[in-house]
Amino acid sequence: MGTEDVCNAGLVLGLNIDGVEEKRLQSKKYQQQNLVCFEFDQLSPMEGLETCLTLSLVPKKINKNKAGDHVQVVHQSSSQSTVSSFSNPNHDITSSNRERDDFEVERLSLRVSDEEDEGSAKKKLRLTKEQSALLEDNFKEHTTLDPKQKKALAAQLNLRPRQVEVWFQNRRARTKLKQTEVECEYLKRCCQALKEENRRLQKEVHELKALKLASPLYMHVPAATLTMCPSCERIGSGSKNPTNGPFAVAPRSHHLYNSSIHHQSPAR
DNA sequence: CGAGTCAATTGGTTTA
DNA sequence: TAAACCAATTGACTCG
Repeated sequence: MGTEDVCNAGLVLGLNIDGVEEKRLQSKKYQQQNLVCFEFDQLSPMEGLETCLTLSLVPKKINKNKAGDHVQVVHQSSSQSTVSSFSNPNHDITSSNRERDDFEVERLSLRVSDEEDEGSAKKKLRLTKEQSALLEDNFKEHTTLDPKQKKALAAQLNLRPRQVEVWFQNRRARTKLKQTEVECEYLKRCCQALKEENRRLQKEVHELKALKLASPLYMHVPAATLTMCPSCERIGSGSKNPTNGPFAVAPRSHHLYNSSIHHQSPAR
């Protein structure tokens, strides 16, 4: 992949961010996503470009939820309270199959009084610090769980296997979201650097055209004898300089000159 | 009270 | 084909 390819890819992706994706990024959800701090140094430019090319921000679908089709039961234990919820088995066959074990267990201890039934708003479970910590520890070891691990962890946490499964799903989603934010931020920076580079090159082209018009002698000088001003190292040694990546910021002012006609002592 | 967080739900897709 | 997964979303809850 040459520098030009790199730049083209970066520019196209940059335009996507500025254009089509802009609307999505403006939505509430994506605005909040963009607040996450980005550690730029974690990615090398080339790694960043790899991610540039594989990053997808396009939503796959839009669906709607049906509301009010679940039952909530609050269990009080000695040290903590947990909220269990399950779908109406008549509502979603697939879901009920998935949760049948949970439901069977739940059903045995389910006692919903009339007051609870009609008056209870949906209570939200908050995992305790200990539960969260243990889940995090397990997540660090493996981001997915096999059924045995899930059951064991659920028993250890005094949660239902489904709750552990949901926690891992949400945790994976958060991880992915954060990764996307990082990549998005990196793309923005790439885009910014490319714009800057583009501006600089345009300016350089402008200067060269002006020089060509102003000095007819320029036309008779072999190209090979044209070189950079000694203070401007970029063109002369840019490709050899390992620090000059595709997004390196070039020296602010430099110009082409012919040593035979430039930098002559005013005394002569 | 609005914004953010997160457990939970839903429905579609993938996989064994 | 069931189970696991994922994306999108909901809604309870918290916080400034």
